[in-house]
Amino acid sequence: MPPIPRGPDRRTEILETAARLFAEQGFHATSMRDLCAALGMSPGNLYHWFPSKQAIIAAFVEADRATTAARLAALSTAGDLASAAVPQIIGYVTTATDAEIRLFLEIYAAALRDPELAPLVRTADAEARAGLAALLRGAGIADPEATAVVVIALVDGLVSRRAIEPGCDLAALAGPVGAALGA
Amino acid sequence: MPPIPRGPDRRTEILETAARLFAEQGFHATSMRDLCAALGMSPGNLYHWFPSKQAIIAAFVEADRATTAARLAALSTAGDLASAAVPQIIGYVTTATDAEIRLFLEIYAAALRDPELAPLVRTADAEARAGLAALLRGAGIADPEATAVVVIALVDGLVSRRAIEPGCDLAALAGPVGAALGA
DNA sequence: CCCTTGATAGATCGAACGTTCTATCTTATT
DNA sequence: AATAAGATAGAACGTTCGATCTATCAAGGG
Repeated sequence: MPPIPRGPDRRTEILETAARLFAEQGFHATSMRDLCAALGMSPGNLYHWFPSKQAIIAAFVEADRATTAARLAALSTAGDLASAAVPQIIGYVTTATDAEIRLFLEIYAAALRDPELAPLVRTADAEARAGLAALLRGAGIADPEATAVVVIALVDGLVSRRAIEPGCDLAALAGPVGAALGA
Repeated sequence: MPPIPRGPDRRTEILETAARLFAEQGFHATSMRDLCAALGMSPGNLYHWFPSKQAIIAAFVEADRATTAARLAALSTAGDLASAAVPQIIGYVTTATDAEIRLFLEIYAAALRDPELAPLVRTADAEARAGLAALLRGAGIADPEATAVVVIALVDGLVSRRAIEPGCDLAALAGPVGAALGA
């Protein structure tokens, strides 16, 4: 019988190191050799755990999908949606590290170009949009689908803002963001 | 004496072809050889006109800066800012072709990674933000700087939306976008 | 005590990359 | 016609990439 897989899964370890390197240097600028070096691992071994570089990104997209679903779930248990949403949004775009922000952009730029990855991203996005729209409909907001798109656009735009201007103070935006969300 | 440069500048021709290829296939996926082939030009000649691939992107960033400045100028001559801004924004993100949208994202993702290009992008962004904030202040809007950031974030987010969901109908968002902008 | 099987190593592959080099061609001026 | 200089060509360079291949190592089960 095969040996029981050890504690901290090797795949998880690879994913975490890859996330760090991709965020620091960018996806294209990080070679599989760089990743091997950072892991103290041979290329043969790395390819034993992930069949391709693409597969590593796919794992990230899936992880992000799960995170977004959790965030929406947290929002759905909140009492007043509009007042809960603004801190949630600001909190999200503020708490994430610069490296995470860059990783997010890197991944989506790379994934949208890739014919195999793009469907994953689009599915995750459609899921998030539908989830948010359901929430908005429950809160009695008119045209929940369109509003969901605008809210998501605003969040994506704020993430881009962090990328363009890493030091910016997004907490100061709570006022206008709240106004934009009709809170 | 050097020969007079011919009609449609060779640099412009290169830039236009590069824009098309970068938008279609992505910046990283478009090699200088691809660009040469599309232009019917040798590598030696291409490098005669642009010293590097990076220099081609720099030219795009500069062009985008000029376009944004023109857009802001158009907005400043409009009567009521809030009512003029929504069609302008929707018009922008709707009129641009999918290829242009992708090119926009490609360029900024690539430029923000590049230590020589990033300052160009940040300067262009700061200029746009300042210009918009001045407009908003003139319109008597409270906290014009923060509002400018939110508006720009919304525009960037809508552009991202087009990239994620190419067929989406952004015109249908005029309502929520107007609401977000307090119009 | 082999024997199977997963984990690991490291050399290596072929392709593609951005760029450079040298040579030739074209054209305007003299 | 001679010249000078920009425009163009095309081969070649050195590097790096993602991926593969073969071989060895470690550990349980029989």
